[in-house]
Amino acid sequence: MASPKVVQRNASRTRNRLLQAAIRLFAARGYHGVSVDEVVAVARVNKRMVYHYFGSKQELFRAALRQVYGRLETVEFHAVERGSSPRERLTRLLESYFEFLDHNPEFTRLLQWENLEKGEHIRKRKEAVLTKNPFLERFRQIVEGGIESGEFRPDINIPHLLIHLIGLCFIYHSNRFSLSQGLNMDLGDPKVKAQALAQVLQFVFKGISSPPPAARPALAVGER
Amino acid sequence: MASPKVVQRNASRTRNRLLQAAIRLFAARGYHGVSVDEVVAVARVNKRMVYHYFGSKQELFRAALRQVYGRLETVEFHAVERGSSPRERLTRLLESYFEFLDHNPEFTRLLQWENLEKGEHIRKRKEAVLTKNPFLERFRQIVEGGIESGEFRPDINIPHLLIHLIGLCFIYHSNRFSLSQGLNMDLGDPKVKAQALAQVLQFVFKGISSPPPAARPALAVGER
Amino acid sequence: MASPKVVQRNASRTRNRLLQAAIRLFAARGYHGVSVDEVVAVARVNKRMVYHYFGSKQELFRAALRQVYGRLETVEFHAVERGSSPRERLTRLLESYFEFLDHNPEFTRLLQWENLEKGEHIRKRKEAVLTKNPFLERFRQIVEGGIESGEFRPDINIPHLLIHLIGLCFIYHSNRFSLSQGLNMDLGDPKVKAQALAQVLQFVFKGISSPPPAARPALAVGER
Amino acid sequence: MASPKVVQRNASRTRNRLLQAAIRLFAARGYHGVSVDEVVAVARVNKRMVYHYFGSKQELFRAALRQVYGRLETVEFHAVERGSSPRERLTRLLESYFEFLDHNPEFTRLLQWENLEKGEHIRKRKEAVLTKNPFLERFRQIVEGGIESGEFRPDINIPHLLIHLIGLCFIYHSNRFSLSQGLNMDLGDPKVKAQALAQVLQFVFKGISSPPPAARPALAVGER
DNA sequence: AATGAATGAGCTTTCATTCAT
DNA sequence: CATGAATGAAAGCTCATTCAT
Repeated sequence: MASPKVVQRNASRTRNRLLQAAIRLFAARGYHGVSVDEVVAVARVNKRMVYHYFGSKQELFRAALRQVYGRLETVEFHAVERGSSPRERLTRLLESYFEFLDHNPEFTRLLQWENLEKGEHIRKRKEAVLTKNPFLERFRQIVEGGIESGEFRPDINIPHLLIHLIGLCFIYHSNRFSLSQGLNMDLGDPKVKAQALAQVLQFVFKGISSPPPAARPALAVGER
Repeated sequence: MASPKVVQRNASRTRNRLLQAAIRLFAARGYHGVSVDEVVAVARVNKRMVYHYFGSKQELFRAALRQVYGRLETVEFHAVERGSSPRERLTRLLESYFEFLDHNPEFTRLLQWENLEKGEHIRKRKEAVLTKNPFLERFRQIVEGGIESGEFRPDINIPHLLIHLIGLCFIYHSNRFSLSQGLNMDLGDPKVKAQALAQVLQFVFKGISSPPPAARPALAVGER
Repeated sequence: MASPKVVQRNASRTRNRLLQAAIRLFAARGYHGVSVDEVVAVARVNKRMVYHYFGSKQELFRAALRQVYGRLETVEFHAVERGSSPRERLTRLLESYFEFLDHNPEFTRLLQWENLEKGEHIRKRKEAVLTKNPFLERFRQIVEGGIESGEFRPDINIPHLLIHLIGLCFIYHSNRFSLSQGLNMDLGDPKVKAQALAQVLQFVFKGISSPPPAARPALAVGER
Repeated sequence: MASPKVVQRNASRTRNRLLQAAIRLFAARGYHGVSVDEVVAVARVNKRMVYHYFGSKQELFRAALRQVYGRLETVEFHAVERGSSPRERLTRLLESYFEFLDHNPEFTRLLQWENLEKGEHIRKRKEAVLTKNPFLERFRQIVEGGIESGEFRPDINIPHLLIHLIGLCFIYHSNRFSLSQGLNMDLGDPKVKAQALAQVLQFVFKGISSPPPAARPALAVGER
């Protein structure tokens, strides 16, 4: 017996198939590298449906972007909050982010396409994707907590630190191809990945931890 | 009667106009975002010339890539070599790299397009762009020198460190748009740029400098 | 439970909305210039309803044509019949026609689209729109009456005269755009319209009135 | 041996084939009734050439319009000028116009399509087609000459008279279909055409001739 | 009676490339 | 060396119509 749900399910299934195909293809080859015909071929849906549900190729792209960006918000932060110290919490936050990037290559790639096209697809709708970034707030809280507790250096420039962290995590995923080739390493290898994360964490905490009280003078910051 | 020189000059001028137009456009919009018609319109050259000089759109793209990548090799490293200590030399190397990225957005962008397209355009010709990267060798020498002299920590993983440095510098230029928007900062502002570089340097040297002798025992050296 | 009346009323309201939208749009842009989507958008009705009520776009067009052509029959001719002389009656008939064209641009336009498309939409159904033209019969009667009474010239070729009259009235409305532009006059201006009608009447009666028997300077122009 | 003309000839032949096909088809079915595919099929030319030579379908339409409108200017007026009296000259002018319309149905039809589409295609380029109308000036001269010589009534409103004449001639050609059907006449028959022209002339001169001074019954119409 | 989903053919236009000179 | 004409394939999108409910 056909419940009204069936209708809706069919409708949204078509829409969903299109969206998933779009995410896959746009992430792989960018906006200009994908044709609507390819999207509907992958989605196995009539071409007309793109215009029925999304209005245009551009809007389909934006919908794909939104969907993927939205995934950031679904990340579980319980582990982060359960950390017993700022250092531990920051470690878990970075682990979460690194892992998120690793498990969501579509996010990384779409974000890059979007950056290269200077936000052409997003800007129009003023959808501040990153301002809603849940990492941002948590990050700020953790770092400020660490500074208050004396665990982190008090002269940390928080926005720049955030950029550093993003850069340290992002570069592994965004430039994987040229780095692997240029350095003769396989950045896709899980062992290398684990090592990379460990290196990042070590590097970061050396950079932000307060110096040991006793021997501080040698560390003298700010010279030249 | 035109001397052969003139002809040659005209010929290479046509070729050059095409190349410059290609660099500009491909950097701005990527391979698929640019049509041959646009290139010849900007170069104000007959379309046939693309095929005469380069054979195909792909080859034109590769030529653009090569030309821009080659710019890395033209960077002057005298300043780097004249540094009186590993730390100073590394500082100057990073400054050079950061400045290079800043002055050559076309390099940054083409490298990203290339990464996103997974080296499709480069791979075929096995042109290992980054292996020729002059930074790489110099970097290794400097860091190894610093370790030997005891200035840098001996447990540094050199390839990962290099990735960190690249990430720290690259992220400012590659994700300028989304970071500016997400953090409400203007990363294009020269002051912010200078601050960014200073932060990166400070951050790096905290991460790689040897700990002060007093508190050293805990860190047990000796590997490598 | 809705009473049948309500249903019917809603039903015919939907049909009517479609018809009005179709008249408006087809008159404005012709059969090929209008899409079914546009019609249903203007009518704010589900697209399926076009096929429910009319069967096809063609039939919708024909229905629009019929509805608008039918307006000719609703014109009031009392004034015409009460005219006390053939000349007066013909004057009133032309006034009615001129005014009808002026108040029913959709009629004028649809008739023209139809003529240009060579009756493609009408021919199939052998709907002789103009043979039912109520003007035609009345016109014939009036002119024949005038000839019998000696008021009008006996050598009038009635069909050609009718064509003349139609041409004189029609051209103002059908070629308003190009005439206005070419003659630098605004044929939409009410004053110009009134003048036009007066000129037409004057012109017509000079053409069809019987010549003065010997010296009938009384032919005096301009009497009402 | 290949003269440079050959190249040009081939080029302009393609362009010309497109233009002729466009005139034929657009005149027959209007802008929206014709597809680019049809035009190139008739012209037996590659579709791309439309965009090479004209840029768009709209521009092709405009080019067709211009070409056909331009034909008015090629009409020979020697006969008109050789007329020995205003009446004779006006007769010949009307004959020329009537014949022109008859021999250039494409002109008549394109003018109508253009009027129906409210000059959408022409307005943008401010091409005052009708202001260059060579009939307009000649007409004015002839009528003014006739008024001066006392042959024509002095109270003639020249622009309105021109509209009348255009209407009288135009209606035969523009509404041929609906008139033929409504009046049960074949307006395409050469005999009917000749009769129509004669009727128009007779009608016009009755309308504009000066009345007999006192007793000029001779002017009397009597023909028949 | 009314709806929104779905369709395949066709629309105007652009693509990278080659031909003829 | 350089040009403009020419091409077939494919691009993004719209068409009138039908299906399933």
